[in-house]
Amino acid sequence: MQIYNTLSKKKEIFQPINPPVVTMYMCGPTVYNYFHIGNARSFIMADIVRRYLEFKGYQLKFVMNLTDIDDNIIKKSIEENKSTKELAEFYSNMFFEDLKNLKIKKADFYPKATDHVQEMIEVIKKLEEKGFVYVVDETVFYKVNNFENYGRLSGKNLKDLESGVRVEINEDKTNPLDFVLWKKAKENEPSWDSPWGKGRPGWHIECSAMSTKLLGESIDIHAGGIDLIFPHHENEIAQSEACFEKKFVKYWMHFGFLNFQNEKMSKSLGNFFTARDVLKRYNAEVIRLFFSQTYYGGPLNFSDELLESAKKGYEKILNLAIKIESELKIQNKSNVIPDFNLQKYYDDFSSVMDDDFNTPQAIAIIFNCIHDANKIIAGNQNIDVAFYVDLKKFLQVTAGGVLGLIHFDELMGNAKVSLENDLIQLLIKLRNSLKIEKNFLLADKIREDLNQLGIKLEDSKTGTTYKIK
RNA sequence: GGCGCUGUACCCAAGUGGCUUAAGGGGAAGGUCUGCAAAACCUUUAUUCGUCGGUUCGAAUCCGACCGGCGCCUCCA
Repeated sequence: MQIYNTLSKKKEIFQPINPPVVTMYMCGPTVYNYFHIGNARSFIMADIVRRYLEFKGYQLKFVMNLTDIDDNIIKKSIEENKSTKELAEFYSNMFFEDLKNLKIKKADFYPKATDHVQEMIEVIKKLEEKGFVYVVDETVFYKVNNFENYGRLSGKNLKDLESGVRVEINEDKTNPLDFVLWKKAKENEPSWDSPWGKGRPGWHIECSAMSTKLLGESIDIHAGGIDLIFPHHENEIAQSEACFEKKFVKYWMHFGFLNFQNEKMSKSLGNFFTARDVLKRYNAEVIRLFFSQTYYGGPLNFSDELLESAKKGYEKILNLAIKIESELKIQNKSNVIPDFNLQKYYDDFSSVMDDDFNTPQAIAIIFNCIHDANKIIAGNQNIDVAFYVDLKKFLQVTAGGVLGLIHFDELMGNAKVSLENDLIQLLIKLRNSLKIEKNFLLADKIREDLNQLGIKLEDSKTGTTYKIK
């Protein structure tokens, strides 16, 4: 399989360092806020990458960090009159809740920056020994000029960068591009002891320290949003490779922005919707389908119209899934076993996903399969249950397991023992008697009233099914 | 100023030299089925890929110019 590598700006054959193990690190959130739907795009696409690699048989070691100390957290903790720890814990919990609701699989580790300060200090000490740092008033800076590959990831060279006017002027820096490894504590700020005095780590150092600790000095995949390429990931490379003298990351993956009205959705612009708000209106599967219909690396616009269209697409998958479940309940045995070669869809799915996770094509293949299956269902009566068993398996593995677009175990009416289900079944029976009596007026009223409650009845030759909107 | 991305039907979007006179989803129009709906099925909806040139036997795909849109260079997924 191939992965587009930001470092080479090319698709490269994927060869993990120690197969079948694959080490993957994803830059997680700074926990001072609910994350927005644009952040969710990165988390979901990384989740799909991870799931697909597992589908391919790799043993993933997947780490996502939590930045629980930084300027934003300190600022907000003062505003809200809480400790930084309290604040970070609250938003960490919210983060996990949102991930769960987006049906994102758990990482193997979620290291927190504040639990790894000692590891970070060790890295900085090594950098100091190797002559990559200078200290000004208890603040430690990384000397960018001493790292020869600086700028390679972002395709910049030091000269171009220096001519950039927007770099913050800091009199303590010898070069404006030098960045902070260790920051001297101000009054009343949370701080840790270090060889340079009381302070706290700079932003970039945590990823270098924690990824090394949990995954080793060289890892296979490092992922994050496209805006992290510079300076964050550039600086991570500078730190790690100067410190350990090994290639830090083999494949760099970056996720494109989610735009709103053609503009990057971002916290600073304020043009964002939190993932949890969007989840109130659209379920995880719809959101995941929406994201998967576009290549992960490019931009994507966010709007209700587009989500509505994804929702319709999701319902197409859902309708077939419901049909499958109802057939599996009936367990029809017959000699009508259609000639339906699912292997072709499996092969196509793998081959497009192998090509740098081409989820839009993968989805096209799933929809082709759904269409072909529906065609067979429409054209044959009395199909043997074996057909549905195989079809379910295909959808479960591809649309479900890899893309997270359908969850059979959560389908409504799936023999769930609940009062709600029993009541709906009762109304369906009642309505069917009315239909036999040709009392369509009342039958339609039941259907319409249930529809008002968000319960949609659908009649078919094999009976009446319902789904909840 | 530097670096980079992008422009495909009514909307979203894949395809990046011949398999494509261009996937898939949504929308729209007509039809089948149905008591009626819904779902599903069938048919139709880009000889064309921002514009203009060039390379090639052959281009949406390569090259050049031009015109739009966006991003990074500052915290951000």
